[in-house]
Amino acid sequence: MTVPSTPEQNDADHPSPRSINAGKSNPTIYDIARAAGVNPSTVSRALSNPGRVSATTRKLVEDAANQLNYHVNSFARALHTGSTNTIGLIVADITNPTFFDVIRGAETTTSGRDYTLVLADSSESALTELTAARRMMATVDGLILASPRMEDEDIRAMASDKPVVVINREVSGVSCVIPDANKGISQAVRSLAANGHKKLAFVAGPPQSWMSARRWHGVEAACEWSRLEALRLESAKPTVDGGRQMARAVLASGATAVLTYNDLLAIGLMQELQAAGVPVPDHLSIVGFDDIFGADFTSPPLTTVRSPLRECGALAAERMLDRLNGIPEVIGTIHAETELVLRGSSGRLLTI
Amino acid sequence: MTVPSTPEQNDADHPSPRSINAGKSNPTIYDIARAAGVNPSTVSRALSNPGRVSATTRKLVEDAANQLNYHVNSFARALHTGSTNTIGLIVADITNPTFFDVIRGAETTTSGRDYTLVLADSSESALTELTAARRMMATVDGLILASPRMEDEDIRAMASDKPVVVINREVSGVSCVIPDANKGISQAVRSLAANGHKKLAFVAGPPQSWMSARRWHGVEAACEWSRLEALRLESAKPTVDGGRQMARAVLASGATAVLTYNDLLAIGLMQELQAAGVPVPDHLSIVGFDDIFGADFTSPPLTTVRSPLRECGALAAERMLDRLNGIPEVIGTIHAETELVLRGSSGRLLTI
DNA sequence: TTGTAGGCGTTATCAG
DNA sequence: CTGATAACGCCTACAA
Repeated sequence: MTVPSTPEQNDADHPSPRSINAGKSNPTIYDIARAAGVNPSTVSRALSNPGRVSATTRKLVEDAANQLNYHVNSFARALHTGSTNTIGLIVADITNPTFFDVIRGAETTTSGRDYTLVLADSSESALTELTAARRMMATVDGLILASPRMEDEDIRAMASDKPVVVINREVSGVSCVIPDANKGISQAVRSLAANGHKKLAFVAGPPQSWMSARRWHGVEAACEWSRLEALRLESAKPTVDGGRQMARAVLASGATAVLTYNDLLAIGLMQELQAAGVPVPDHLSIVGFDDIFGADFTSPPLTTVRSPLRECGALAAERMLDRLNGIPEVIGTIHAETELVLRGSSGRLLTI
Repeated sequence: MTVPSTPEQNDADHPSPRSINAGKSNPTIYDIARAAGVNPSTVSRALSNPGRVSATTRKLVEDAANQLNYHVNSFARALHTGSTNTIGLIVADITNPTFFDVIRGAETTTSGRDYTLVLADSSESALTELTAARRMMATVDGLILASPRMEDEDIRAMASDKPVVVINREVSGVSCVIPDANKGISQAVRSLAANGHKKLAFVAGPPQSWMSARRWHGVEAACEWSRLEALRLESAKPTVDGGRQMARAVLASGATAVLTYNDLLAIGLMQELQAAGVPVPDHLSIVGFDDIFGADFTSPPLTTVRSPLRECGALAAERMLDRLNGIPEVIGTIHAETELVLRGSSGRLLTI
């Protein structure tokens, strides 16, 4: 009862009137002030603004703080300063492996700079997204939107309130980070052309997808350049299952090479084709997009255009943090480069 | 300089004195009070405690709030109430696909109950984890630890402060949610025995892993029951690469069936074996563990013991939220069942 | 049912 | 360099 042996013990010694900090509540700067024999405001300064206080009293305060196991109450701080060292990340679909890497990238750089990451998922719904975004805006210093589904207007509205960075979509007037599909697509198409292919099918993603449209344009351009015939096939869903369902259409199209909107489609397509006895890549070359986790688990492993998702997450977070730390905002789009990852699912066409 | 054309411009127009809410700061209950012609405290009640206020004034207040686009300042609220509607999730390695599902599960149930999820990663380091945990404890209502690396003591210490739920590990005195390997393992071993296998190799995970030890015990027990010989092989790393490196040892062991600590090992092992010309499952059956994303991308698709990671995340979050909402804590372990997912990588042994 | 007043823990301003 | 003191926005006895 007398000698405190562990720091966990509450030092309910002198049951002085008023703010008996004995309870379970955390120590405050007042407690430290009393312990160190200085004024609370001095404690605040010593702790958050060292340099504006004498070395001796600072030491005094710091010791007292450690001894009492003090931690700032960030709410109280936030109440006054308005900033929380927290940034929000909303992804369109937490179920989609594409976003895992984005999350990783963002988490790594935020935590590396001592910020906290708050995560939410919009389930591909503009409304859910808007709700989540609004809720977050209240508690967060800035917001990163990965493949947002809401209107440009809404995004700009949020951006006028707090820093916003958008990944995977271009919204004018807002900082954006997007993978630039062109380089990777050119490489893919050139590789295919070099292997004797003449006709390429692009399996598109969701009609509303900004990215899908963009990738198709890239394919068209690259094919024209390489003198390949390009045709576009519409998929029902950008999933493995959706890919399976495309097998017939792909076969019917007469194309000898396929580039898909994403890896999931490519994997499903390959599975179905192989089940039907079509050798890959001997009779049909398949190239995916993104290089998601598991893209190399297939046999043959999937050739794909790597989208630097992780880097995008990291870049977005960096832009965000830079801006929060006073570096003036750079409005506009950063392009992260894509590149072809040549694996086994594409190659020379064998004459049948 | 005169006409703002983009929303990014700061509207520092009339530097009017005092709380003219025209600035950029958010409306407060005072603003609403003024607009509705009532007292701020009434606004507070109307908004957070409807029922203790007349229906008419409540309507009045709500309308004013909507019109001003009011949102509570959760810091101010937290400062007073101590709770933030936020829960923290720390995963051992955000790079490991195993945790994706945990994150999903947790995110889904938290956001479904209007809580916010804060995410951090410990990079498999006890120290990093402790730091992250401490930082979070300050701002969060409760903490979920997925495969924590810190000492039991530390975990219990945090648990004595705020609600803590642990996933994938058992810590006495703390709520835990872990997949119960036994059922799935029994199913796997029985299936293997039924297919004529006599000798099973278990490829273990990291030596310190609580889970790896547990799984090995399950394997031993099940093999004894099914009269299979069980032997244990140590892997260097629980990754695809680590799996590749195990191919020789597996072959040398004389086992005809392999159960691995996780899917990554199984996939690597299978790749290497196939590259060496060993037919799977005809000469060797391979069974993984977890059923991570991509486990069915391989050919043959991987037979595996499914670990309900997503469910674990969800369960942990539910326990957490229940407890935060007054339902008394249930200390102890919840076991989520595992089950065998029979796919193509295991089967009858073909006589050579 | 509604208004008044004080406090939650920090930071920031202003004197000393 | 340090001490008082007023916000920050909300909640909650207590009083009307």
